[in-house]
Amino acid sequence: MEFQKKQMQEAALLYYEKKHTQHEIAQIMNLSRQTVSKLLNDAIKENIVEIKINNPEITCKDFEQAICDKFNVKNAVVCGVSTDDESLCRLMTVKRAAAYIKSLIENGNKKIAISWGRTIQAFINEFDSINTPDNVVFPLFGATDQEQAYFLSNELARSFADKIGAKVKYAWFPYKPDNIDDCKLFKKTSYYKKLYDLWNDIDIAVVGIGNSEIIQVFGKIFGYNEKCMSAIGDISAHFFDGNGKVVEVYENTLCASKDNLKNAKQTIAIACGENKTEAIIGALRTQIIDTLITDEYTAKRLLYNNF
Amino acid sequence: MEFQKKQMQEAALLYYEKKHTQHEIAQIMNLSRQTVSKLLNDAIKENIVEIKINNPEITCKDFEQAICDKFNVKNAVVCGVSTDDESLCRLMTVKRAAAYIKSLIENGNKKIAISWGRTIQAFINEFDSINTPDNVVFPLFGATDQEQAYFLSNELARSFADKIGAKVKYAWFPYKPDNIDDCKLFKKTSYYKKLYDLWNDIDIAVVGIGNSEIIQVFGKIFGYNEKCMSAIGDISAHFFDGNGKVVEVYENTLCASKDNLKNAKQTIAIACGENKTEAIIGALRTQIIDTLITDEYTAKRLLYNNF
DNA sequence: ATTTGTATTTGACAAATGTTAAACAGCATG
DNA sequence: CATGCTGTTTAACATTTGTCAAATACAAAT
Repeated sequence: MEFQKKQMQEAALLYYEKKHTQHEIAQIMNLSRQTVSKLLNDAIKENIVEIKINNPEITCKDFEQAICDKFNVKNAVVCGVSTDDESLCRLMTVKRAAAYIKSLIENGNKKIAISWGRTIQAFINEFDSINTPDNVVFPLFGATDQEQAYFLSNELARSFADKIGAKVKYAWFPYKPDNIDDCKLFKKTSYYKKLYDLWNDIDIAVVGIGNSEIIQVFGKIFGYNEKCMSAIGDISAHFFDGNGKVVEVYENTLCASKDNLKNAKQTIAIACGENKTEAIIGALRTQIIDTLITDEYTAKRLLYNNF
Repeated sequence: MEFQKKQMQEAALLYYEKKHTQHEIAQIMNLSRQTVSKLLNDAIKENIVEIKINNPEITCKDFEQAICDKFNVKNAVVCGVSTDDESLCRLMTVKRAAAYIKSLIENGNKKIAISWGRTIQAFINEFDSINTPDNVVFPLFGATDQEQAYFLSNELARSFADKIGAKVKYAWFPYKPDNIDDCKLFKKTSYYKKLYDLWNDIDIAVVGIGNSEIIQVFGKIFGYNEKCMSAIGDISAHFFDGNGKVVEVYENTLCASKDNLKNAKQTIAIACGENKTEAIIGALRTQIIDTLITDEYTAKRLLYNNF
């Protein structure tokens, strides 16, 4: 073990610093080339070699200002990207979001609410670990029967809490109980009350913005009704139409209300992508969000497409 | 420029973090593969990507103790190496020496004397830059007509001073003036006096150990005499025989005396390699050195070969 | 001494990366 | 509008690195 680490370090030194080829290193160290290759890989796994990428944070200040003005939103973070590839834009955006939110919570005693979705999942995934035992993380709604990891609110809250070394409070109740009676019973549990109290006192809510696909997903599980027709997107299971009017599609749900979100000290939405444009505009019009984090191509669409 | 950095960062992210191939990145970013390759190289040059190698310092404590005991020397640093390749041993040794000496001088107000030789040059080369404006660096002897960079004492002192962000005091006089009169004249100059004072008050002297080859080098320049016969090595131009008895081969030289070195608060020798074994043993026997930095293979030879 | 399991080397091949030269595009300048 | 300048792409090729399977070496256990 000790000896192996010595070898990894030496190989890494000769490879990365002295720019020798693996073949040369094999000769120097009297090993086969394949072993050198393995040592170099292991050196990274063992953290003997660390490859760090410095994020020059490239921000489009003019777009940020324009978004704040056009949509009457407090803050906007528009992340510069060199090309409009969707996956790359998403990656850069969630990384920027991670950096932004890290700065908000890193010496904090904050109550942090997490919604769901692929963007939020990616955001958590890209968050660099920190240790802030005084923060608390919790989901914004009860559980659903979705199998995709990015819809499991408790799991997302847990994984974010894990990243920031914080406590987590789970929502041990369903988003939508089968009937009103069950709903009332759940509301009497201490589990619900704990979350209810937290929802009424959120410091930072981190939410994604769903587009019309979400309505299909919800419809399949909880049924369709006429209100679904007008909805074009959601923020944390609160649906809205193109004008930003909130239409509560379902009743008797166990989740943070739209007022909980409005009353949160800061509600941050992370969203980007062509197919989110309309939904993001609707979401901004609801005035639930006070900070939007997106990429420059999405920003351009928000500003110059007509809806 | 700004845009290029954005590209470098993105390419680096996709390459090092997301493990995409350069070909895939080219497709994502809509560039040719060659451009991606260039971006990745530039990212390293521009310090957007930093590759750091953590030195797990592997030390052979038992050898260190044995060397202290056998040669009556205060400190020994024996650097573990996985194989006995000479160039690798030298590299690891000078790196360890750099780390050791860094810790001695980094918040210091120290007068640091530097000798010459390939080992010292490599040591300086591997030293990670720091900024310690209160340190002073100076050579241990006047200039010679050698053309090799590693024999230019002033240049070595300058480059080390540069690495540590310290002041440098040059020796603007020859190691061995052509005749006694010149020698006396040089001794009267303020340049000499400045160095003379420094030599009498050295905090840390960093020296190499020369083997018999050095006697040839000196002989060719300054002539041979019967004293050369007994010399088997040198410390900073002070020759010694196999028993560690100092034999001053040349007179009227302008350099720190052996007593200057003995009176230094700490005299550190860096030396390793098969062909240095005998010289190192002689050097230790002179009792001029109080710290020896070497590798485990050399240490083994010092301890178990008979001379 | 034999067996067994693990790790390394060898050799062959596939994939990725580096390198070069020629062709081409974009752009400022005269 | 032509002219050079700069940087990129294309295409071909060399080098380096990754990967796999079989052979070998070696150590621990029986």
